[in-house]
Amino acid sequence: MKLSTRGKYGLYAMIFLAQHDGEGPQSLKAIAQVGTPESYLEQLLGSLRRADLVKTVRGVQGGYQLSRPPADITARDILEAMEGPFSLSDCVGESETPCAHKGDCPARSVWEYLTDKFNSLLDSITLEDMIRQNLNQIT
Amino acid sequence: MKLSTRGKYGLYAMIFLAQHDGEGPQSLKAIAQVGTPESYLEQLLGSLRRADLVKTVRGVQGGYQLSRPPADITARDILEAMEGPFSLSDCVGESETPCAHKGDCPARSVWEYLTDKFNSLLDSITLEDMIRQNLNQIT
DNA sequence: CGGAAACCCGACAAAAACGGTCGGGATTCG
DNA sequence: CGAATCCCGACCGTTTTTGTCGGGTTTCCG
Repeated sequence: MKLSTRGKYGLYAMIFLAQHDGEGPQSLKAIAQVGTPESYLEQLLGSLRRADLVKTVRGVQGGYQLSRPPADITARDILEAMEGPFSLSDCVGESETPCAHKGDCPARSVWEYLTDKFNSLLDSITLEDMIRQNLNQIT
Repeated sequence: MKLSTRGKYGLYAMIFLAQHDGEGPQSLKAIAQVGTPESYLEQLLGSLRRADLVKTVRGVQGGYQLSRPPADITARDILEAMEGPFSLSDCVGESETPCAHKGDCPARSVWEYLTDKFNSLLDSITLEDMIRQNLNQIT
């Protein structure tokens, strides 16, 4: 029960961009220094762009940069962009395909409860928190 | 970002067993009524048994039952038994295979923080809570 | 203008994980 | 003994993951 490398690499990339926020566009090559296959990373940055988390400058001296301040980007923004919406069971959330048991499904409320709590948790962490390393201060 | 059917089916099965706790062993066939392929469920119950969450009685009239009271079994017990330990990145937890960046990895503390919080969340829900449907009361 | 530095995009592919099925074995009860 | 039941490992098709690759587009700069 873990997330895929997409989430991991995506977060690395975003942290890198946050650390270099305001320094102009960062090239794919530069971002890949944090240890991601370059041609794979390119795809992932595409997802981040489509999720409107980064914007790009094409051409020479081009690259990627955050589309908003780090304080306005949450862990959930990033992870959902990379891995799709977080929901524990297909019984619940987006494309809700309910199970055999109808209303009387005790598991359902468990999924709802957990999904909800976990999303709040992810919402409560911003990119700025991450680069400031002050996660402990969050309650 | 969701868990697999193992987690889902496993939870169904455990809830079923909790609902019939004290009524003697429940056969595979009975448990499968909640909508799980029987031969698949058999495997899953094997995992639950090895995690010491259920015990079995073999032979005629045999079946599965909880090995402890529902109040002593948490969502984490069940989900970890079914899906392995929850950890967001392989940088962190059990078989820690650290990434390229050494100590200076800002992502690392994010994984640690999230993993920790989520585990606590899972720990806070017991099987008894689930069948009593009183998740809302948990704070 | 021409070329180099970049991003963009879709096709492809190997490998792993998922979701099951199956067959045969072991146990226990009556 | 034989039927009900759990136990276990092998197998297998599909989907997802994790990339790679080739070619296209945009932009800067001399």
